[in-house]
Amino acid sequence: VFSKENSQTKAMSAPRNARDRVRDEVTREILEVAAAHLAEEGAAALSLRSIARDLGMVPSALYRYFNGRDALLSALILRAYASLADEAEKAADLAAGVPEASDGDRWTAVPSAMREWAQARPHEWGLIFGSPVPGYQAPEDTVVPYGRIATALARPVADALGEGRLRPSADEAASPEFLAVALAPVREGLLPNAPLTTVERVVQAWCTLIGCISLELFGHWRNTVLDPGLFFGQTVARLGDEIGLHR
Amino acid sequence: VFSKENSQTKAMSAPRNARDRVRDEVTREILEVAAAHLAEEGAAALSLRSIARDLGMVPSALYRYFNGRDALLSALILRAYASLADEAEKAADLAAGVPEASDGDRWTAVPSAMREWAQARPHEWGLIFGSPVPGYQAPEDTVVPYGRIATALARPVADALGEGRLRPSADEAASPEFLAVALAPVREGLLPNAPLTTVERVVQAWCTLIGCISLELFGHWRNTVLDPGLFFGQTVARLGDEIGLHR
DNA sequence: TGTACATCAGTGAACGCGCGTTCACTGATGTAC
DNA sequence: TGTACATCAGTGAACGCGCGTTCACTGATGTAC
Repeated sequence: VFSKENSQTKAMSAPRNARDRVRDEVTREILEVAAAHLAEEGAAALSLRSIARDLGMVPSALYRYFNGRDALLSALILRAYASLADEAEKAADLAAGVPEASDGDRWTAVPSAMREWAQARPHEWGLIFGSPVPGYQAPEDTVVPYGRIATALARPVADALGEGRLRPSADEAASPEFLAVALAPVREGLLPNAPLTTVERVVQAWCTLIGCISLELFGHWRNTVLDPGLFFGQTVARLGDEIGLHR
Repeated sequence: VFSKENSQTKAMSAPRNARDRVRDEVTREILEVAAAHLAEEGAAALSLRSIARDLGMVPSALYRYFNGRDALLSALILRAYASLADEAEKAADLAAGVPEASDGDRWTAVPSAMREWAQARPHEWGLIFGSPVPGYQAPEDTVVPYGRIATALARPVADALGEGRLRPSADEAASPEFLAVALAPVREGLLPNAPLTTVERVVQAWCTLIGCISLELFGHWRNTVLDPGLFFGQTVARLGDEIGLHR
């Protein structure tokens, strides 16, 4: 089960000879075609045969690259995570590099990037945040890219906090003690030394973001929110306010 | 395409003779078995043949009741909507009937009911709020139950507002004018005469709720939020605060 | 109340489909000496 | 540099599978007179 994946990752990391180089290229082509199918038909309709057809290969040839459909789908999930994480980090970096931007402006960057990414690839968003495809629950490897996204989002908050620019919240004591335990991983991983209410609000902002993007993407704004982009912007701005970032 | 569904709804509404009564019963049985399969295997794995097998019928017999797989799945989606809406309304009614409850307490009722409903039937939650099953986008009929859920959620807010108990928010002017247009349907439908910030906050609360429940349900709290129930409660309470409900 | 006909639930066989996966194979590319 | 062998990508045929859907049918239930 794992031998192919091992050789695959090995080949991916250090292509030495022509054979290995061509293998990487074909692997990439397969993933690209698969992603295209995913984008058009969704995960359920993904089939090895149709991918092989599009590549001008015979179905069984794909088994040189992936141990069957499950492995391919897992690779696609990982690819989606990595792509979103890249986009989030890029946006965070870019925002951090603008000296005249306020903390509030910087806060906006990652959510907007996430929304745009999602709109460009709704099915990949669904792969990450939609109902899990039965049998293909997220592999352990998604922990790292998931953390990258969260880190990128929290970065403006962490920076503002570290540099003493975070507006103290009025209700420091509003979070019960035991919440600290429940949110310890986030505090330690993303916002060291932050007040508990800040941690809490950031995680809540995460919920709001994911909910907002998903609701829009999955068609729930019909007859409800007439201008999704406007509403999203307003929501993100307010979240930044509530966290205590200066406009 | 629609003849069967017509006869179905007709029979459902007014069963006259024994034949019609038995038809309703079988229809219900089919839906129940289908829902059970859905709960165990997910929407993708739903098959007419396996449902028929469980019912001791021959696959083609199902066509007396539903025009094929698509129609069955649509019925299941509607059923899920209706069930969630029922639950939400029940919770709202119950909360409204407790005289000593605060507005904040009442506000908590529907979100908690939704979360419990979702946890009992993750796949049905996914049918409503997860990635749309390709080809089975929500029928027009989902508008009504969707509205019922929203109404139930907003009810404590509308009541508090109507009875002058809503704490006025500090930032009345924080919402731009054009947001009023984008949120007009909600304001008119759920919160007539409410300040725009209230409408805005309620819709945001909706995002947060859906996001929070989905993230928990779809397995994204691993290594992040160690006590999902606690966090959910805290989040809902804070949302009520921010809307301006008294504890 | 009894008969003649219409309606309709459910049967059983059959259709064609696309799927994932296996296997022995061919021929090209790489490696060791 | 040249030969002998190992590695590996891709072929082509075949497997068995469960699926949705159709169709002509049987027999029971309901309806009209």
